[in-house]
Amino acid sequence: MKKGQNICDVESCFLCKNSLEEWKPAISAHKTTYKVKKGEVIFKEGDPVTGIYFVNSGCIKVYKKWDKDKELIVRFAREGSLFGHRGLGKGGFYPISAAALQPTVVCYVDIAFFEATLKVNSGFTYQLLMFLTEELKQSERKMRNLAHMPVKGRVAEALISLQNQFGITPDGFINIDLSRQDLASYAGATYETVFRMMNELVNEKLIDLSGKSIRLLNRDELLKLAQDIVFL
Amino acid sequence: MKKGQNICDVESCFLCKNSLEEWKPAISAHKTTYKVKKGEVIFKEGDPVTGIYFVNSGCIKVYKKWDKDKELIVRFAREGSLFGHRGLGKGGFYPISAAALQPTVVCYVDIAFFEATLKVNSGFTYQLLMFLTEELKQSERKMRNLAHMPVKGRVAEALISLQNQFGITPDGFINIDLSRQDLASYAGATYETVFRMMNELVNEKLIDLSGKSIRLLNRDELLKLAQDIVFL
DNA sequence: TACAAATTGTGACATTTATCATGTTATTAA
DNA sequence: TTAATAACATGATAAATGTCACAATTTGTA
Repeated sequence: MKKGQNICDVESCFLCKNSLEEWKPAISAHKTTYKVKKGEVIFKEGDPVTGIYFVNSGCIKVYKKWDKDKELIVRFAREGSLFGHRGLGKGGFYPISAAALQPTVVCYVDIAFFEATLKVNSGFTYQLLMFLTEELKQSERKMRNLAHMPVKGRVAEALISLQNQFGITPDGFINIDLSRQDLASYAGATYETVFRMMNELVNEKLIDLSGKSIRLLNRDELLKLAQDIVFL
Repeated sequence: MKKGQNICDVESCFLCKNSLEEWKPAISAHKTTYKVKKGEVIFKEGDPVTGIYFVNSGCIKVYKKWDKDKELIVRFAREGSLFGHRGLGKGGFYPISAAALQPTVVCYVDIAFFEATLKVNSGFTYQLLMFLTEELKQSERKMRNLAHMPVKGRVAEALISLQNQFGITPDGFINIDLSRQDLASYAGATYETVFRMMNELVNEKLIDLSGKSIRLLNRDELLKLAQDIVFL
């Protein structure tokens, strides 16, 4: 989607910039880069933690399962994003699953080396700390929304959040190819309910659909639905 | 409730042990200790971040508001726990509120000093990172539960979680004095619904009530309701 | 290409959960 | 102590959301 060059690798990842300069050679020696197909699961909840991943190109979803055919998408990781870091700390098992939404190239650093890096490179640790703080804020915001905000508002927020994360194509559609089921899992509701809410949003001229592509027509009204002005 | 002595202060806080030894004098010079009354709000969502807090004695709830008379309790902080650290990072505003559930003594370290400490003391930063990772895991677990688990299961899980956090009195009741409204806010449902679920649990002999005290009679069955064996 | 499988669209219906109303019982403050 | 206020209890009802069933369409693949 971008200009065909790797704008992100572990070494150039936004998180690591400035912090891993002197670490580059060591990282390169410890990383493994490989491709995953669309739909392929990289690791599952309960799998023993083996390493931390970076998205080189493509996109993956981080999710938690419920009941075999229900899930909640916790976040997406795009080019330049870290994932699998929830495997840090106690337990030794990933608490979430990760699967590719597109053909994706990931790069992998084994956990022992990653933790060793953290212990030594305090600038990096500090940046990771800030990153986790932001994730925690997002997560708790979403928690409250799941508890109290109606599905329509959650769909509105999910759409805005997707646009913020993935941007838009030249003709104004959100620049990600997501199944309706995944959209529902991201909003934390069933496919059918989300489908109805999308219809309502279309009737209210807040969004516009073309195939599975979605275009936001009235961001302000959508934000009002999400009842929160200060956000992302 | 404990034996009348301060078993935790910033200097002896579980988080800081081993990491802040050499930092003690500086911390002492920068901390302020004060009392808050039951029900008193320490800071609110949207307040500018001024510092990080530790619970010296007592208990506080960390929550997010919705709609003036609804809220979701995100976590509790007891003796020895840190709170207000969601104020770290971008924004400069607390994303959550904190209020005392009991007469509580908190101790406060201003944010600039705290951040300076983080930048210098990498052992402490590392431990805080691990702490945040655990919080994130908890948070995402709860997120999924709010999205998919029925209220009854959430109540069951909330009760088990409370018992794990606060322990039991000699006669077996969960050692915290929480209003039913707060319990509902913790489970992420309305007072009335939680009330009904509690009645069901009583009828099923899974719990036992005495005033506002709650005793778990069948932890295993409650865990089954929460449909997750691997947990806290 | 052609078939199977997955995804999407849509209505009818069931269930869960929230809302409202109202009475009762504690707690707090004067 | 008493009045006032907040917390608790509980049923009736409404609204939101999920479940089920099934057709249409798209996608992946043999």
